[in-house]
This record gives sequence, C-alpha cells and structure tokens, in this order.
Amino acid sequence: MPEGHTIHRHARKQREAIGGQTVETASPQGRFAAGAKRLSGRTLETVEAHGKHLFYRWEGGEILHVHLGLFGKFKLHRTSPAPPPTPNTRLTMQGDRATIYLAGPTICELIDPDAEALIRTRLGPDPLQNGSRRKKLEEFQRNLSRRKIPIGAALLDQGVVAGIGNVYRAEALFRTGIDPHLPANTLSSDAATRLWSESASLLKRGEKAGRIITVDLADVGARRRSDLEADERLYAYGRDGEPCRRCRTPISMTDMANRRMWWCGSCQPPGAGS
DNA sequence: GCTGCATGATGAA
DNA sequence: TCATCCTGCAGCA
Repeated sequence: MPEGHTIHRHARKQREAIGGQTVETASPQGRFAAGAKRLSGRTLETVEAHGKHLFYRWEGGEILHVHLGLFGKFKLHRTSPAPPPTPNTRLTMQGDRATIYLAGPTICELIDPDAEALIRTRLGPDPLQNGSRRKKLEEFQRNLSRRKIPIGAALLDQGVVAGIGNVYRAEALFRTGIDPHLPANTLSSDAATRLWSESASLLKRGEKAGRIITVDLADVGARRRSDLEADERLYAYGRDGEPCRRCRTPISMTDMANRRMWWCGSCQPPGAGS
C-alpha cells in the first residue's frame, strides 16, 4: 500500500531495526543477486525516503535505490531466525535481531551519488521530509503554476509534490473542496496553500497510523479512530455512487491521469479553488 | 483454478 | 493513449 506515508514509515522502521548494523544480504529470487552479493557484510549507515523512493547508504559508499511501485512489499521480522523467504523475494537484509524481505519492487538497484542526485532533482517537495515548510510550499506553488493539466492530474506528478498517490489525491482535494478538473495553474494562492497543508497533515497522520485515515470522526459518527470500520476511513476514494459523508450527494468517478478518481460534485463544485 | 484489479511509473507510438 | 513490468488476493466458477 505504498504512498509516501508508507515509504517514510518503512524508512523509519528499517533504520530502527537494522540501521548501523552489519547486514547480510541475499536475493532468493535471483534478480538482484549481483547487488546483494556486493552489499553483503557491509554496514547499513542510513535509510532515507524522498516521496516514494528509498535510498539506503552503505559502508563504502554504495547506494541502494528501491521503489515499490504498485505491488512491492516489505516484511520486517523481529524473530530470530526469521521465517524462510518466499521464492520471489528480491532482497533479504539480515541484521543483528531483525530481517527484512523485499518482494515485487519496480526498482531495486545500486546507484552512485550522481544518479541519486538526478532522481532527486526530478522529485518535487516532500511534505514528510524535514526542511523549511515555507520553501517547500513555495516550490509546490511554482510547480503548479507551470502546469495546465487538471489539479487532480498534477497531484499524481511526483515532480509537483513527492509522495502523493491515488488515495491522497482524492482525499486531499475533497477535504479542501477543490474541483479536481481545475487547471493546476489557475489555483488561487489560498487554495494551493490549503492543499499543501492538508496533504502534509494527512500524510503525517498516515505515517504514524500505518494506514490512510482522512475522515473527521464527526462525519462518520465515531468517537475514536480505533472505532472506525475499514470502509469508514475515507471521504471519496473508491466510493463512487455512495453518498458523500458530508452532503449525501452520490460520489462521482472519472479517469484522470490514467487512474480512477473520485470526488463530490457538490462539496467540490466546478471551478472551486480558483 | 482463473480473471481482473490494485495506494506506480515508464517508454513506445 | 496504450502496453508493459512488478505480485497478491478477492471474487467467481
């Protein structure tokens, strides 16, 4: 379930579990055999996330670049020994007391600092990264001002903002009441600011909780987040035809940027956000 | 058992 | 705009 919140959570958990340790690596599936052989026995210095990308720095200067894509998954085992990996496990990383398995990534490769820099220059600001909030917001607004595509498409462009995926784009637009069809460069400064703040707080909440929850409890009649049913956590995503949690208008669906997108035509009326 | 779909991204046409 | 790559699992026979 990899949007930015998941990736940052993986980075944090993996740093805690095997960071600073000597790590044995292997590739049961075989497709990363050469890389695993090269890394094995080295110290893993840090794990950093930028949007949906992970960068692992190893003793000796090697950089492991991982992108989960749509299907990729990590498993972190704190038992010793860990259960055996499945045959399609691309990479195993075994530290002192924890073992991490990676399967199904779009990218799992060794790169040099120049390649990492190039990847990072193509990524927009990441609401979950440290750094000046004002600078990141300004960069976000500059990126929006350069695009005529609908804001619903721009939010999936990792060069505009890094870490937002198909769930958060629908939810952030719903919560800010912005029409997803509005051209990105016509968003008002106020709407862009609210969109950035909303994206940041939703991603932070997701990173902490380990799952995406965007509803205000009052809108679903719950007292605690732990009381929420699985189908009560979101406002728009995946809810086509179901009543809006705020105004009861049926949620609409369309294709935007090759992915399905959901919104409320009443809470996000045409032109809202301009 | 098979089909289709998924919280992603790219490269060809 | 479409095909393609990566994997797992819900839904259906």
